Formats: sequence, C-alpha cells, structure tokens
Amino acid sequence: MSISFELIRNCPETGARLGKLATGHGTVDTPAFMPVGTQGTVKGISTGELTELGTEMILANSYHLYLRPGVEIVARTGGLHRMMNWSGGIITDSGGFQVFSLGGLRKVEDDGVTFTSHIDGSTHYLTPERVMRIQNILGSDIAMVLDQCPPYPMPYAEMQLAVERTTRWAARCRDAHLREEQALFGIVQGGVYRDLREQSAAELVEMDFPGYAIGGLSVGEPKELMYDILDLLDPLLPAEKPRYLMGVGSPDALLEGSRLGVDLFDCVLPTRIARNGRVMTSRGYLNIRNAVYAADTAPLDEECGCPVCANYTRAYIRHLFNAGEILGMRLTSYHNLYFLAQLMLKIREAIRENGFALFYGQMKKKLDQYYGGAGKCKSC
RNA sequence: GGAGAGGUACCCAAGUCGGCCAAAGGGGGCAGACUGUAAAUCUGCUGGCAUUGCCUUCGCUGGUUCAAAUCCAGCCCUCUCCA
Repeated sequence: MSISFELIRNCPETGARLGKLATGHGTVDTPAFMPVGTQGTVKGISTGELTELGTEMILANSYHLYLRPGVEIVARTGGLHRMMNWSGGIITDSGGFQVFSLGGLRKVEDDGVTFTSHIDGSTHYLTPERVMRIQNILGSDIAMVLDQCPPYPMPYAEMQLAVERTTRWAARCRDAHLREEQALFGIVQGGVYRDLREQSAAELVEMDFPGYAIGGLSVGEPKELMYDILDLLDPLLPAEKPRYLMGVGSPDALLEGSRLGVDLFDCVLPTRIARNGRVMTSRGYLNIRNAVYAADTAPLDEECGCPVCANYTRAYIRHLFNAGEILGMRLTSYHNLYFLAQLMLKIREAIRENGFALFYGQMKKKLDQYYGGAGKCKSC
C-alpha cells in the first residue's frame, strides 16, 4: 500500500475532518498546510528548519526538476528526498500548473503539452506517460496526474474540453504509474461550473485514486465561488480518502477549506509574500518594508511564539529588507510558515476537541476583520 | 599665475546651435500587488498646490527674447593639467 489515510474524526457540525496520512516518509496530521519547494527547496528555508516548523510534507515540482537539474541527476543523488536532505513527505506536482502559469510558453494538445523552457528556450514535450515516469524517478510519496488547469474566467465550452482532457490524461497517468510505494492523486477540474465539477469528480472517483486533489481554484475567481465548489465536492469525493486543495494558502481560505472538508493544502503564498516583505500576523498582513516600522522594536507579530518573533524586531527586519540582506527574507519566510503551521495546529485541535464550529466562528470573525478585505493590516 | 573641464531635482547623470522641459535614464526613497513559484519578482508615485491647470525650479546676479536649463555678461564654487 502506497499511503494510508485514517479519518480520525468528523466535525459533527461542519465538514471539517481530522485525519492522519501515512506515507513511506512519516505521517501527516490533517488538515495540513504543505509549504512549496518547487525546485527541491522551500525557498530560503533549510530542511532542518522545516522540521522545526513541524512540516510533515512539502510540494515539489516535476516540471521544474525535470528541466533542472534533470531527473538523471536526482536519481544519481539518491532520489529527491536524499538529494534535498528531507526525510518527510513529498508530493510532486505534475507540471499541470505550468500549463496554466506558462501560458505563453506552451501548447496544449490531446496527446500532451509542448513547453518552451523558460530557462533556455529549449522545447520539451510532456505527456501523461512522461510526467509519470519523471515522478516515478523523483520518488515522491505522492505523484499528481497531469491535468489542464485553466485560468479564470474560462468559457464553459473550453472548460468542458479541459475537464474531458484532464480525465483522459488521468486515466493514462494511472495506467503509466509503476511505482507501488508512490501514491497517485487525481485532480478535479471544472472551474466554477458546478456540473463540470460534478462530472470531473465522478469520472475520477470511478478511477479509484488513493486521493483526490481539487485543482483550478484560486486562479482569480472570487473566494465565494471557490467555497461553493468545495461545498459541492465535499459529498462527491470519497470520505475515506484524502482531499487536497491545490494552491490555496491565505489564512482565511485555509480555515474555510478546512470547514469544507479539505485535508491538504499547499501554497507559495507564505514564502513568496515573505520574500517581498509581507508577513502574516494575528492582526492581518503587515508589510515590513513600510516606513512606519523603521524604529519599531516590536516583533513581527506580538502574539506569535516563533523564534523570529522571540528574537528580532520589526526595525531590524525592515533594515534587512532595505539593505537587500538575504536574512530578512529568511526570517519573514520562517515566520509566515510558522504562522500557517500554528493556524493548522489550532484547526486540528479544535476538530479533535469537537469544538471546531465554535473555533471556526471566532476565527472567521477575526480573519474576516483582518484578512477578509484588501488584506491590509488593521493596526497599520 | 597659465590652459582646460564642469556646476541640472534626495544622489548619480542625460539634455545646452532657445519653445514639444517640471526636465531622459539609473540609484535611493515611498506605496501597492503576489495563492499546485519563469517571482530576492512586478507595478505605481517621487518640486508645490489644485479638476483640466497654475505656481516656483537646472550655481548666483543681471541681460537678450514673445519665449532661456539651453544665448550673452559678470560673479561664486569644483576638478584636471602646466608653471
């Protein structure tokens, strides 16, 4: 068995689930947030620090690792886990997101996708079979099927084609998947069209994957539409299998996603905004580059217990950013990952204690206040 | 003392045979964006005030002109070379 998922508790009042996902590289307490390490590194954070942060699984990217350093190098260095010195879990994305994000550099056809490398301009042809081979070699604990992730908005007819293609590719990925200890997740597409989501979910469930991802959300649509789709999918996906909402990582969306039955999340948000000076705090986002923090001796977040907040002032971190010092980004990245890890920890505790509904109400009020609008920190 | 080069906005630096110049570009500064990472990236603002517009500004002072950062005169200052 590649992975096992134990559903420990269902929230009696909401769709929230407490679970435990076991892979060949440890277990993951769910709902969980997984930091993104696209190129075999969570940018700026060592694997020792990831462990410190309580990270149990990260997301890496097949397409990027295939381009550089190349799967042969990863294989020769002992596989992705050993290469990056990470003993926890790894999910590899298939490259499906690059079908979306590298819009100008790729051509999608039924058989596969032609990419123009953003690194050197070379041409690469990825099919479901090749993507599976890449992930098999990388040796991630969970592989993802190749999917077509369309942008928002997308006309119905085109979305329908993307759903059908994603289903066909999922079947091909399943057939091409060789590595037994590696699980393969299907990815539900369909944008914000309810019937297409139902169709996509039904077709994938039919294929009996060990877990299901929800893709094609948080690509520009209003959050309410995303939540509607999650609500729709909750009863359609098998309860005994993990659900993974791809690409979602704002605090409010993690809370809402958890309420709607999501077990796994990943997102570049905490690390990316951190490198650009924005930190998540108990009182909303704070841009540490802002002049008001020039002489501020408070920590990033007064309610935070992370080592960054215990040891460094806003004034210092702002100085590091203004001076272009690499430590600034490392500190904010660490803090943001800690912030989300704590949020998920609280969510799990609440479910475990049968107090999620109450917790949700209180936390939602707080997050709406601080993160609901434009994301401005209300204390600023 | 002689010869030459130059002083432009917070800094550096274009522009100088007159108008299209509140003045290129870069830096710095200020703010914003970022959600399965082409991202330590990208965008906007950066003389003042107000709605198009007006006002003050290119070392200083004066002059020529309808019009001057640009032309003329004097002065102040900086740098290089020669004595």
